[in-house]
Amino acid sequence: MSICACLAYDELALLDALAHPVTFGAKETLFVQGQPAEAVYNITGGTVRLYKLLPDGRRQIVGFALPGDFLGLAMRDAFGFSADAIETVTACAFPRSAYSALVDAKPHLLRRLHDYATHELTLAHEQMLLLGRRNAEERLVCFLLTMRERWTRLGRSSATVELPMSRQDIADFLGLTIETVSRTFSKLAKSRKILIVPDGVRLLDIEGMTNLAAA
Amino acid sequence: MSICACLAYDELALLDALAHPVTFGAKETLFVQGQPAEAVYNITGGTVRLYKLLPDGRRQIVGFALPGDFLGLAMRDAFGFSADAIETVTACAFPRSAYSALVDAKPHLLRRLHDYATHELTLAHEQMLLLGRRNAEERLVCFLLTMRERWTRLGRSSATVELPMSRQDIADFLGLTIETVSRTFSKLAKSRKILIVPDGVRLLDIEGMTNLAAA
DNA sequence: CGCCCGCATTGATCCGTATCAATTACAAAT
DNA sequence: ATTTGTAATTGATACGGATCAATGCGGGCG
Repeated sequence: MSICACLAYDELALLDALAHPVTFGAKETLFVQGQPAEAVYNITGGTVRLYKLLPDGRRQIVGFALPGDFLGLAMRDAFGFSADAIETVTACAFPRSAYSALVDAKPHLLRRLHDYATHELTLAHEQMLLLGRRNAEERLVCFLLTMRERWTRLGRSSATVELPMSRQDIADFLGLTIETVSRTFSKLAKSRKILIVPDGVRLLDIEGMTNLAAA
Repeated sequence: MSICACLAYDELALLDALAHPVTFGAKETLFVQGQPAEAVYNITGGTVRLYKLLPDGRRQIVGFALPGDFLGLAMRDAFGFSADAIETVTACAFPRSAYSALVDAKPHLLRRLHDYATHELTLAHEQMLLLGRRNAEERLVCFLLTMRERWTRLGRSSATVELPMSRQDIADFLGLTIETVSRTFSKLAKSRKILIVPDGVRLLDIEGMTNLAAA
């Protein structure tokens, strides 16, 4: 799904000319919901959490952005969610005006972005099913399998799934509390489906977990 | 958000040439999840429910499509969800190949479609927040206010909100059971926030409901 | 080395929604 | 008019996950 993969060399050069590299330290904010969207980001390193807040403090994480992911496509004027770095994050920032002009000038880049947005929408539908109809164990298993696939696609180890985000982040992504997430991790570990390791888990019974996720 | 609003007359004519009108009776299926996506639809009348199923029968409705809405954008090859008509539905169907060619030929139509997809993604994020973090009453109130706004935007009466879908459909959209939805309707009626009428509700305390939805 | 301090785990109890079970309300069919 | 079928409402109870509370664990720092 990489946007850049479809671009010719001269177009890549154009993109490079527009982009400027940025770095955010752990817990630093990339942007907050409602703020005018002045840039689009392509993550090149680290993990970002994307979330919406209710006035009373309830939080829903709508996604985690990993290297290769785009941020800031899904808004016209203002950001629809907040984003902050979980670990140190590097990214390419494109000023919105330049980005917009480039997109208008390069239809097949737009086509690529549209396909990307469409893919995101499909993932969002899957997450609605998870949040509306799955129980705690199914939610966590789906999450772990999805993260495994994403890291694999990025060429990282697949034996152990890295989890740079906190338990609280996972809870807010899955619509659960931190205690329920912790208990469910323990339950999966006790039934030998996973092994909890520092900063991640090792999946011991992928078939069993896949069945759980499907059913 | 109508796609067609941005098209010049000659382009509208092009679209017309590609489209053929179709009708679906109540409860008829437009397409099912996994089936190869051979067409794109623009709804012109009636209401469609879009949903995903788990193997054990649990259902999550990911959206209701009203007149003006597009279906079939969010997939490359196969439909990512199923769709069926709630009441009699009329639509324009575009063969996928012709649609694809037109999009490639008309960049600003593509731009429009991309904006539409992006808007859908924003709605999906809002729905994640609802499913992950809101209680039953908040969910129903949000739903009613959203439906009110959508009908209003379509130029229909705003005093009474039409609800063509069943209680079960509403439950499966909000991640609740039919009993909880029914009880919550009764609760809102008892507290004089709504008046339940045949095939819809009248909103009596929009301010109070808006506060509930915000908090 | 030992003391925090934030995060994670585990336990006990509570509560909101699910589940199970009638009952009611219509509308269509006979 | 009576039957039948489907959707909605209402009530009683159960249960999964939330909440409240305590303990454990590891890392940084004095």
